[in-house]
Amino acid sequence: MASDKRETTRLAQVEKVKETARMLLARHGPMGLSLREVAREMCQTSSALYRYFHSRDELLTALIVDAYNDLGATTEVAEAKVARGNLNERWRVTCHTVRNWAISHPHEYALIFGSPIPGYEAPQLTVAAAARVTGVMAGIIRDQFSDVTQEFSPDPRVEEALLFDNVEYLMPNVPHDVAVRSVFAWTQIFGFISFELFGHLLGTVSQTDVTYGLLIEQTAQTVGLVDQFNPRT
Amino acid sequence: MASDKRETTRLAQVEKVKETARMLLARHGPMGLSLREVAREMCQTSSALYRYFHSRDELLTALIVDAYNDLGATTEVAEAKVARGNLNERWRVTCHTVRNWAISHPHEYALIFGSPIPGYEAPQLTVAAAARVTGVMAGIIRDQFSDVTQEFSPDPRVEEALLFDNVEYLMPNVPHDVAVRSVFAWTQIFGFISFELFGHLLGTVSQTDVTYGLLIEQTAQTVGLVDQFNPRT
DNA sequence: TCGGTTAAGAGAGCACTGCTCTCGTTACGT
DNA sequence: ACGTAACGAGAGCAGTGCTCTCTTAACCGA
Repeated sequence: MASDKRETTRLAQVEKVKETARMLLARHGPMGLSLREVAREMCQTSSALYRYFHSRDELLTALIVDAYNDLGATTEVAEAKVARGNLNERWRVTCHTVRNWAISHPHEYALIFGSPIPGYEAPQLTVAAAARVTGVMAGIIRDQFSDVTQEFSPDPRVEEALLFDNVEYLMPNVPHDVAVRSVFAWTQIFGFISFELFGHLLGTVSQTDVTYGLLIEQTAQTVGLVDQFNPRT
Repeated sequence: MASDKRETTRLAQVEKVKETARMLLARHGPMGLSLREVAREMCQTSSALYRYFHSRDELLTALIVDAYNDLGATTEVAEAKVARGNLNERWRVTCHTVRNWAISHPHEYALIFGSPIPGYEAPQLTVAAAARVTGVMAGIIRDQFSDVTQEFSPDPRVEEALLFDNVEYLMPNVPHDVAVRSVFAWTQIFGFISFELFGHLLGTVSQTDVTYGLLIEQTAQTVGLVDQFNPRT
């Protein structure tokens, strides 16, 4: 069962479809992505593509998952190159990698972090892929508090704000107020990148590179990474 | 020239088209907005609509401008009701109004702050309308420093980050580091709202109301509004 | 090596879209 | 009261997503 050769050629074809789709995505944007044009580009009939994707939305969803994974993998390898102890540099590299990826893949970024385009479904599939970037960021913050076994005095409003299960899994030992501020830093970084890519910064910030550098510093403080080299070890 | 009756009936018709389009926008999203369906809903032919909008994108652009203005006007009136001296409350009300508008107009919010959907043009038309919310926020920060005539010692990187002309116009007397941090707060607020509306917060933050309240407090600090009542007056 | 199964692709076709064009008709302004 | 000009209908073109049928080719087990 699960014959070998047929499966591999099929996967290759699926990949080929996605690749041409990605190319046309960069050319016309998510709105203009046409299954017929993809087929035309591959010198095939549109109906042939339906052997691999049940609908246009399913193809788009696949592209979304791929984009999440690409961003996640890129960030993971970039962050892994930094010495574990240098938390500040790990944070800096992570944030810069995310933005650089966004700038070099604007349409795929828009596909992920823009308005949810298909009928607002398929969250389950994308969740695992989407969690990878978040995981890298959370890892840095987690390491900052790995050796701390303090019990922090809880602020009731902070406790109310979080979904506990996930926080305990993603950020054990991290004080909950830091965890909440991490969410803030998270939305801040992607908010800035989105504003930049979507043109909302146009009349306001010109040197976005410099500004983003300052933003990273602030988020590092927000998140608890105070000094250049981890002062807690 | 510019005959009266014809102009008014025309404007009324334009408004009617936009209204039905807004209705269908809420039903099917920006992607699914069909000119023919709008016409069908109005018991007219699709070709008739081309008397009022040269293309589907032009209709979408009009909806974008309207959305900007609606959000701007809503925020303006809400903020205007707060006593001028209570800067913290003005900030709080403004931020809450923006989020409430976003939640009650999700599709229009996505139209504005999601990925730029039409061929990524028409920025000029939308700029004025888009500046209204920004203006309210900037006004609060401006008032915080209105009576201060200090000259602040400039950080060279901060100076490099800003587009000076606009800052001097939007935030005179405001220290430039505060201005930069205001941009951060700005992107943070809309980043959070976007993440919430677009579903990126789903596995992480459950009580978004509470979390957003904490976020507002932090942005107020970020922006220089330290105490409950303006301590500088 | 051969036959059977099954996946791949072509092609026609349906309902829909944005948009253009032509052609009556109506209603407004002079 | 009349001529002009805006309006709307209808047909039509090229394109879309998607379904269906039918043919071809390739693989797999014997």
